Amino acid sequence: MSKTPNRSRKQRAPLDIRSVAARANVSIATVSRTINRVPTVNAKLAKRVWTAIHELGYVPNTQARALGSGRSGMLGLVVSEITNPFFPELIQGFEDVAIENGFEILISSTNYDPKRMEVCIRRLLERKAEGVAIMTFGIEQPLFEQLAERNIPLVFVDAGPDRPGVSLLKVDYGHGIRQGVQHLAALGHRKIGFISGPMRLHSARSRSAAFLHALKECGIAARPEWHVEGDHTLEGGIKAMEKILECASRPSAVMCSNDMTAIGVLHKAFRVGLRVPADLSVIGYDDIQMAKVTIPPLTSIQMSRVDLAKAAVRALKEHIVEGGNPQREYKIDTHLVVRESTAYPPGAMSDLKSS
Amino acid sequence: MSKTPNRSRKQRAPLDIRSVAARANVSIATVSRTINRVPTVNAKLAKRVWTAIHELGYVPNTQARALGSGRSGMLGLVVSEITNPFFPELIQGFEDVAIENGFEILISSTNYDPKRMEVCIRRLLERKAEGVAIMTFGIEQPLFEQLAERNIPLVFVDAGPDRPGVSLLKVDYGHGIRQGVQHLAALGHRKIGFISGPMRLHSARSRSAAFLHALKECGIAARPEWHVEGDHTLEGGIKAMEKILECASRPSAVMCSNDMTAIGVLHKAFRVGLRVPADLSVIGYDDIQMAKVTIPPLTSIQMSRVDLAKAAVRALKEHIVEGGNPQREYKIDTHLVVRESTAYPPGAMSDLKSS
DNA sequence: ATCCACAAAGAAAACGCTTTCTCTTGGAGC
DNA sequence: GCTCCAAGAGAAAGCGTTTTCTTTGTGGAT
Repeated sequence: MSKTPNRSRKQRAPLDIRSVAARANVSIATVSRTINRVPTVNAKLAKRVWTAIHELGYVPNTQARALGSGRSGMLGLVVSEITNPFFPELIQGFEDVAIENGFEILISSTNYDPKRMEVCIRRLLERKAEGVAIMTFGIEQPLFEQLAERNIPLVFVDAGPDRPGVSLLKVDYGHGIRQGVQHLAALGHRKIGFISGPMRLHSARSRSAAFLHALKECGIAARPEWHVEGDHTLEGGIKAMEKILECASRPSAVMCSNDMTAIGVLHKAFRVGLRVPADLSVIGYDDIQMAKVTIPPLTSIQMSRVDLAKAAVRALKEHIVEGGNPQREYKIDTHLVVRESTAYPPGAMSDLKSS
Repeated sequence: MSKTPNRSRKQRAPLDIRSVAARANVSIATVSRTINRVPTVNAKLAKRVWTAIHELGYVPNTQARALGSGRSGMLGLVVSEITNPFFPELIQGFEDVAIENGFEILISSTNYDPKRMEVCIRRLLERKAEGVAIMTFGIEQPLFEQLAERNIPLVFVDAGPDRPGVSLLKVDYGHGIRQGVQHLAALGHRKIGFISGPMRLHSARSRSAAFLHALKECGIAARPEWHVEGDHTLEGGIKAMEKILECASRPSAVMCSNDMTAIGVLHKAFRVGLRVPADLSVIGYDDIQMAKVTIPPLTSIQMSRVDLAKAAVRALKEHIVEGGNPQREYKIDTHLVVRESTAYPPGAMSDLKSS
């Protein structure tokens, strides 16, 4: 090992704002103002600056910009699991909306792992995110106290710490789920199972509760052995379905807390030779893209990723630019999308089935 | 609108390295050295510094760090489409490996859109990414010249500009695809269709060529009308399958350039009442998680996301830390994973089918 | 005991911008 | 023709680090 420092400053021409200034024969202040479209710069000078910028191929340094201005221009987005298709769809929407509003995004996937989550939060802090959307659907909020304490605008889904500057995206699980249960009830189902998400997730508890509530509304008795906990993954769906199949008396329909679970259920049903929807009706939740092409196409409850993304960015932006700590709530609604994984229960008037 | 500037510096205590220094009664240089684990700091002082850091809840500012050190510590990852499950899986792997190696990642999804791609590149430039992995599988390379010109270490899949500092991940499409074709041939298929990806993608062309080559090796004639171009999406798979179904004579097996396409094919087959694998065998490519649970589970050619991610980060890191411009190549291999979407062609010895 | 080399800590100079402050101009008003 | 003011451009002071350069102190060799 030589003593040479392994870092070589100025490996090439500096290509900074100074070189642009020199070439355009103006001060660096003018270059900065031009780039930031400050209206007071003379049009002629501005043109000269832009020319210089293009000729030199100059690109401003974001880090320096952030440092100088005190604004990072970044919004954090924390999701639970990037490999669950729901989230990439959400990320895409969030990114689009964020960019429209002049922000860039910083994605963090927690994988339901508290350790990873800590790393994520640290990263958001270190990078000075101006606002953070926590779309993990209810994972341990206390971890996010650090962000709240530092007065970073936050948006949670469903529930979050009750603090100024923390807004909420209230998802109306009730509506979609009621529609789902009513749909099943209308078809004649009285034996309806439910596979929840991990019960430590707020959203999973909400969905579960909404299901029970809807069941009662329809005058259908809940059967605890048909109400099993999943984990929002394919494998979780399969395992949960196995549990349900072990019951002496089986439900004629199963509602799932998300589509991945439902796809697992579809798979397990296929494995044991149960035909969907003839022998078993299945309803998913989220309405991911894949739901359109499962076999059979999945009846699912849609929660719009775009709405979620729009509301989140909007909430954050309001906090950031308007200042103040609104602590608002935004409603996100959900509704049933009927496809082909639901039908009359076995035996009941199956000959009436049309189309 | 008041004349008050909408930016308020120092809204709280500064909580910078200076306050830590003051509290620990050392200079800021010592704090910096402590944080960066420079071995020359006295253990006693270091402890004092750490205490101060924790008591204050100090978090260093990444932007300032990057500016001061000239190292951003960020690796760019450009993917084509975040909503295609292959990519989130890849991202996850890449992130894990990158973090292990002390880097953070900056994700950009291009959506096959040149305009977006330009934005992505600009962002990477502005944020001073120290290296970029371009995992778009062959989209227009010229766009990345900007990065290459600035001497940023680059990794491409399959093919990239022939320049110092640009490494390649050579995927051995041939092997997996040959296995796939041989598998079909062994089952007795002689009529094999192929749905490619968008032909402007290098990887799509390679897979297509590899398929044709393997066909020839097996002494099977290629039928142009069974060789149709898809776009690596679900809908693309459905449409491509429709085209194939229009053919007067239909293939008994279809190989797809990726799993999403294959899932589309499965769906279309279901729609028209073709049973897979009894009436039609289907092979996918990528072996995404979902392949395990399609109905039937999809025989697919696996290309390891983890291998890809590891090789990419390794290549980048070698460029960055070792300096020099290696221009290396890394082999990524692929192999067939047999599941249940492939079987004897219809009519041929179907009674021999075991298990 | 004196000097020197060396280790460890502090002072200060970057890093590449933004933004405040200051200065120069040119024109309106008298 | 002179003053005053506003507009536009430049100078310079940060922003929060890292890293070089200095300084200070310590132990060993002479």
